[in-house]
Amino acid sequence: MKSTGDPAPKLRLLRAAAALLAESDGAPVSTRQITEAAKVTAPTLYHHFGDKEGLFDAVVAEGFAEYLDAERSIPASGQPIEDLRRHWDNHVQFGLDHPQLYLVMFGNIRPERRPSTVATAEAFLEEVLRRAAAASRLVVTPREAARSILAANIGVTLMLISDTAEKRSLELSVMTREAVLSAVATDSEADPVIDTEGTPAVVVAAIALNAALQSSHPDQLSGPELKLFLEWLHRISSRSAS
Amino acid sequence: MKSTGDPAPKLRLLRAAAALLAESDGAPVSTRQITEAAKVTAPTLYHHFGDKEGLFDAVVAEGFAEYLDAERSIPASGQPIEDLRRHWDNHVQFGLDHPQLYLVMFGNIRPERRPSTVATAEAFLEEVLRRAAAASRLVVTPREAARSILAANIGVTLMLISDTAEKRSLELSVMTREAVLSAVATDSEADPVIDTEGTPAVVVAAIALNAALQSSHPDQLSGPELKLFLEWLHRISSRSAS
DNA sequence: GTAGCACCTATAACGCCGCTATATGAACTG
DNA sequence: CAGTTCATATAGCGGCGTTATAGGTGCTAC
Repeated sequence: MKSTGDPAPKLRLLRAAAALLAESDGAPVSTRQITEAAKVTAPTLYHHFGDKEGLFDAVVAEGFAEYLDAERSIPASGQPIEDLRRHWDNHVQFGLDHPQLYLVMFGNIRPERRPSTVATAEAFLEEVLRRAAAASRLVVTPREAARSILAANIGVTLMLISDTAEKRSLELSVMTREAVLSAVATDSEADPVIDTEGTPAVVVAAIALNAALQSSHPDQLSGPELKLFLEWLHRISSRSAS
Repeated sequence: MKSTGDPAPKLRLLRAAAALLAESDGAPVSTRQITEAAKVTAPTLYHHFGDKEGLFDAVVAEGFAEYLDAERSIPASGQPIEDLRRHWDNHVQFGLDHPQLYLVMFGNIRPERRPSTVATAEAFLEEVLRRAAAASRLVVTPREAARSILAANIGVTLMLISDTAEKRSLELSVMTREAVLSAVATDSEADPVIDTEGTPAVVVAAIALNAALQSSHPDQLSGPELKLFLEWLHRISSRSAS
């Protein structure tokens, strides 16, 4: 416990490992690369982390803390389903932001050395769903719902990561998200209470379009697209805050 | 091309690799283990397969042929949605029967050395969906539907594999399956095609909303969502065909 | 002081890995 | 039988994760 004396080596190892992992495009990262980048010799690594996997576990733990922070920064908005959407999107976004880290966290599924991250993410999601179960109506137990959502969420994220950047489209994510969510919870009961008083032009136009769409479905949008479009339209129309 | 003379070495390598991979519980399998089990020295392996990855590709190809055979043995029953269910279940079953092989085939996602299996599975599923699109009504393009279904299918299978055998429950699979399928295709007969009414109202409203959005961006939609929303809005506004 | 004692880091090496330069045999072809 | 081609083996390279051993460094006890 020296207050002054820890400029780095353990921390340098962590940083170096994280950086090399992020850069290396899926290629394995060797301990020698790491120790060299951290300007440290091999035993230092094993003294502090015991193992190569121990080091990577620490890296993952850091990334996972960031992930959970982002998750926790999504507050309960009063609309649980909407919260679930944001959590889903946050999950996907994290995967696309840190693909290599994500693959270590969620892609490397070995029964023996099970990363606790999956279980933790599952538990966290379950918690969100428990709130959803209280507020809105949940069709299954939070546990089952969490597993289903997380499985689909991971599957989608892995597929998006494996796509090249230009081919990548979030439509896959949005579509699958809506599919799973709508099956797990009753989407929304509340029809919009519309007061056209001091509402912005955007809201008015959105409501008008929504009304027009009731009588005529455009064929430019596919079913799920239309469904989602209508929902977004609904979201814009029912702006309650501020 | 000798008709008689191939009792084994190449084939023994394949069998040995497959066996060792299936037995080794996720632990890496070395070329030395394989060549020793096949009673062959190292260069033989590289002569026939070029690479360790080449050998495993061959193993995967064998497993994938088995997988595709099972897939193809599922005939068109006349009920396309029911067919899709069977394909989903077959996918999951294959993953649980050959977990290690499955992890190599679908879990190891590297952008560089992309396993062709995923693409092939996707294409195959797309073909099934194209039939579904003809018979029943599909609500999205077969391509999009295939990607969504496959992503969820892989995610579920990976999660089931990572579960211990006793904790494993197919409820997760069935639940997620129904969620994705019901969102992608109308289960029974479809809702009537509504193209009748006067469309201009929609177009006008869409243009108005688009204009309103230029000056004021709603905060109910996240960045990617808004982008997609605007694109769809544009699609609706510029209806020119038919 | 200095002796003892944790702690942290470095030197050097072990055994395993994927892989290959080179050589040898075996089988066809002329 | 000479020539060519294919298939296998000997022996070894460089890189990997890891560690036995030893050397500093700073703290506390006398």
